[in-house]
Amino acid sequence: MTGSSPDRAGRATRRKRRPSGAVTIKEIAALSQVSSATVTRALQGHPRVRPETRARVERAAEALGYRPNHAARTLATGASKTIGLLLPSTGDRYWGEVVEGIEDAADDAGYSVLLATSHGDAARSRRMLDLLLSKRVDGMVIAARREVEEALTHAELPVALVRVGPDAELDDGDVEAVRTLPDDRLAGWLEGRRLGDLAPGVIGFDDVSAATLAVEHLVGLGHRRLAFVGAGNRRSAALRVAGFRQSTGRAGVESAAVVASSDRLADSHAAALDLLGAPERPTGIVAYDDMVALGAIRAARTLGLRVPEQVSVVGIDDIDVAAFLEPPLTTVRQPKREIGRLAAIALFEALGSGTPSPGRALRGELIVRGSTAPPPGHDAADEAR
Amino acid sequence: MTGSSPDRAGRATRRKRRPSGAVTIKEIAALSQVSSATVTRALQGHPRVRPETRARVERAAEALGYRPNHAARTLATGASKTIGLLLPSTGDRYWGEVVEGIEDAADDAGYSVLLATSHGDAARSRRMLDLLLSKRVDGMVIAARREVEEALTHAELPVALVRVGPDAELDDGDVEAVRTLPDDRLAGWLEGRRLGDLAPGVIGFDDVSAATLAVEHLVGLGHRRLAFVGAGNRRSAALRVAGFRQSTGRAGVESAAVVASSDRLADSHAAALDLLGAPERPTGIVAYDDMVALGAIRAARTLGLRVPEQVSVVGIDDIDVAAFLEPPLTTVRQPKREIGRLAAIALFEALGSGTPSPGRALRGELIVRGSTAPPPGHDAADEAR
DNA sequence: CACGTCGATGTAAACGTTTACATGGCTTGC
DNA sequence: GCAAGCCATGTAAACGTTTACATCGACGTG
Repeated sequence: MTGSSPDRAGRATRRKRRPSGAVTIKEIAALSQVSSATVTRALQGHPRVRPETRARVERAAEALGYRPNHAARTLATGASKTIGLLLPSTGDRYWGEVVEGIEDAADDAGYSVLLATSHGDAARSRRMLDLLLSKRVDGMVIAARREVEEALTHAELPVALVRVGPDAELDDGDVEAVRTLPDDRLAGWLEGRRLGDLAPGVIGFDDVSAATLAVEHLVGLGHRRLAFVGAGNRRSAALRVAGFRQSTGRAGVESAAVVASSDRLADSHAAALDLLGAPERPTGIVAYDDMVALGAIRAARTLGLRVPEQVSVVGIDDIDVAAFLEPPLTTVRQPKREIGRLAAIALFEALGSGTPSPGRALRGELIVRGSTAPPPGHDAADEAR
Repeated sequence: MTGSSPDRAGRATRRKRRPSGAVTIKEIAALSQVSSATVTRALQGHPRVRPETRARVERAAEALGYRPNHAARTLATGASKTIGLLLPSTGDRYWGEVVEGIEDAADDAGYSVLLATSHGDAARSRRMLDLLLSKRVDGMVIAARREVEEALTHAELPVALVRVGPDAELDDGDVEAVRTLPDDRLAGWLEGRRLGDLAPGVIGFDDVSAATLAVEHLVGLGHRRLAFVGAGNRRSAALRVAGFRQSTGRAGVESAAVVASSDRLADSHAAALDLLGAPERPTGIVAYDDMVALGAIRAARTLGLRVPEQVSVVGIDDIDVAAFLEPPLTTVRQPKREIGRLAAIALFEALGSGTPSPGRALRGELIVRGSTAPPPGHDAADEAR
């Protein structure tokens, strides 16, 4: 205040632009007596910078508390180091873990994750896609065929497709067709499906082998009459039914009923009631997933049948409480976190090389707990031969 | 090729910069015969643009498939329209739903969500914080005291703090202290804690009233001997214990045992075994959360006690399978999605007004299912008086 | 010793927006 | 009929980086 002329003061307030307040490379440049270009080079680890200069710049950056402005960098380089995630939801037990896997892999690769959920709504899904593209994500991991195709055609953006659990696809399943397909055409149908699942950039769960694992476990215990209780008309359901039919056929199991139901517990409960109330009831049930398995167990109880002594039940998924249920649930674990990781890794490979990496269907792992046992009247010695 | 001179060809290839390939406002400007400034104004809905001009611009933008470059906008305006989310994890059943609530609210407000998980690791947490700041998020929703304080002191950034379930705070609980606190000092302790929970920008679950709801439900059914089975030395556990003690005291319930345990199922199972094996066993148990409740139910079964006929159990949380357990679990629901929504809304209010909005502790909702009933030998008529 | 080379650094343009200020043309009030 | 003012639009700077190209000195070679 003391000696400043009115003119000076007037000019000083005539700031052109709102200042962001953050430290920029110019300030580092000034403090360390180099140009801003050298600051960039020093901080980026460019080889042709004198070690002594680099040290000086780094010290200045540290002292000023410099934090690079990522928006500016994105603008200059064209790469945002951010990937988009477009999923039906993030809150349920399926996607949450997948998200974690993706986020982990992204972090390892130096990328951030921008989140968007579609809630299964096509319009919202398109809006979110636009938003992510607008934010200039370098690539995307998404989870629904429609959206993929749009992303791939409208934008030239690397994409990985992740396919897990019941939400993966809402309506392109074909459960009824698979249920009634003649045995001799089953293998062909499966072959065609598998190829689709292994398209480049598609990482998913191997639904077919999951059902197979469940069947083989029950057959190994001595069961000879099995049934599958399904849920919804989803692609994953169709594949599990196909796996069930194929493996029961291979094992020569007497009769293999397949009961479709919606994914509501009440519905699967009712379906299982029908199934278990029949005179020639199955001794083993493969459920579409753990929730359906819960419905089946409850149905058995309703009918006064004990699990696993009279009826064995295998789920698919391994939800977090599976081990704590009564009885603890035997199930085929979906490696959700791993699927997320691999999807992200596939994306980063595509980002690096420009060509999408091959798809993979990850096999589940059978986890034997307390809901399965040899069928009633089965002598363990029979099994040994 | 036909008529171009070598010079021309040479010059043509001398592109200065990698082209991003995307449509920019300049191209729209050219097509619609206006300047780029007018394009911006037209697209932003600026009032002083002739409707006819606006229409022309919009048509051009549409025709070219324009998608604004968000990085450039962020650089120019200083606002990224993105918020950061820093949570311990996103995959478990607690945080997943909270994330959904946050994402919903963010979408409504026109913001995107950048995801980061700390896995409870302080170093990673700091790194993620730096990353989010570097990406110039406009604000953050975070979930752990340490990180908040850092964010608030180092950066001048609006922050909302969300506090839910067991992961909210790892180690600043004080269960043992609350367990042994003299009755007359309980109210004072609670008062102090509550104030902290209601600090500006803090949205959380009302642990105290959740325990109270559970106790009142059991007392209402006629129970006179209650116990609390806790898990871990967490802040939330301490608060629930305090709520339990306060409400049992108020109801004049005979003896109110409090058993602490870790959060592992085996541990809570063991603790409940001790409790229920004693001669003067409680007839009603309030569990720290639904998983602990599961452990308690299993313990009762182990001892040959039937739930709810001989022992009632109330959980807290309402996990997704709670309704499908055997018996269906009576519990106090945590409004996780709502907590997420409100946290995000609090953040946006702070972003708008500059002052953080007041904190809130959301009350849970008692959901009565099958794991609670009047105590053995209790006549329903007794209750009526 | 002159010349080409290479290594370290500086200069300035470019990325795609937004926005303060400038500039005309048209209305309006006298 | 003319000045004042407003309205629609244009001009150009600014946001904070990166990077192609220029520069400048030191060094080795013939």
